[in-house]
Amino acid sequence: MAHELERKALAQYLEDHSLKHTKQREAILEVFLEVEGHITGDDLHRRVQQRHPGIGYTTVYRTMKLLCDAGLASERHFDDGVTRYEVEHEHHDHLVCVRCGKIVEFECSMIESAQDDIVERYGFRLLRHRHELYGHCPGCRDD
Amino acid sequence: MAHELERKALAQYLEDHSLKHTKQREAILEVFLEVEGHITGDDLHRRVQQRHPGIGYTTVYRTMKLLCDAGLASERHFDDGVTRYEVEHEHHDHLVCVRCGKIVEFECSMIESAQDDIVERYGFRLLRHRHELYGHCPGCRDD
DNA sequence: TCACGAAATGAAAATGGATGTCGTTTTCAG
DNA sequence: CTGAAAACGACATCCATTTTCATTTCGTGA
Repeated sequence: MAHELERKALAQYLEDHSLKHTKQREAILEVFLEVEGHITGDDLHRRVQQRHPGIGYTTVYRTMKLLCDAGLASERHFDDGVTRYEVEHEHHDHLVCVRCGKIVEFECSMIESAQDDIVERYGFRLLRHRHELYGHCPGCRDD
Repeated sequence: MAHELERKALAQYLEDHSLKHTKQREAILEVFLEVEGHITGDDLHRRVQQRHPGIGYTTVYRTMKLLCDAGLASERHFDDGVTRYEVEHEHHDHLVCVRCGKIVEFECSMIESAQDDIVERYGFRLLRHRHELYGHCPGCRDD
């Protein structure tokens, strides 16, 4: 059984918050971790169903919210308005191909520090940000 | 009657695309231009109603889509998932206060050029981007 | 100016992702 | 083992936006 670390993290989180360890949560975590990249609640539900018929989408949504709270997943909202989930890891931003839908992650410390300057200039206190570049990926550009 | 330039632009666009010049479109444009900042379809519809009862929200949504196509407005999607419209002008990004909802626009050429580097590094062709900083504004921060 | 076809309108219904409700089932501490 | 709390799943509901469609309006060209 893979993903021992994450399973432990979930178990820990559940215990710390007096929440219950159910097969559904276990199953959803497992399926979610096998997904590479970003997945919508609906797609995730479909995948979960394949292996564990009977798990409803309500539970999938609830569980994903839980995994986000537990720091194992995070929610992303791209331009189509549909919520997508990704495995939580180092901070990064996204490059999205508007043709094929491919999503590439990037990270840029120069931008991060420039952001800090901006925030300071306006007197804001930064909580989080969102930076997405939309275009055509190498395979889709036609020039 | 204000906003002559924009009215002309709309008229031009309609003519170029064999679309019709209606009172509703005129009215919605007028009300939209008077709004400072970012407005949701719903709010805009409410405002339009005050001055021009009878204009349905369907028409407001359709017209805003049209104004976007005509380059007079642009759509923005912040984290709450609701579409907001703003008057189209120089490129800029946003600083959003998650407490009071205030939205401040900013512009940063350093970030823009850093973006270009990233895009090039991954072989993408950049079409547009979205860069939002979420936090607390000077009036809302509690430290 | 008129008339006609194309386009636009608006009311209502549909959509679709996400969340709330509620009766039933499961978990787990004592 | 038992009971209360939590979670489940089916379904209903929400709500912004879109679609549908019958009716009205626009504007070209006769």
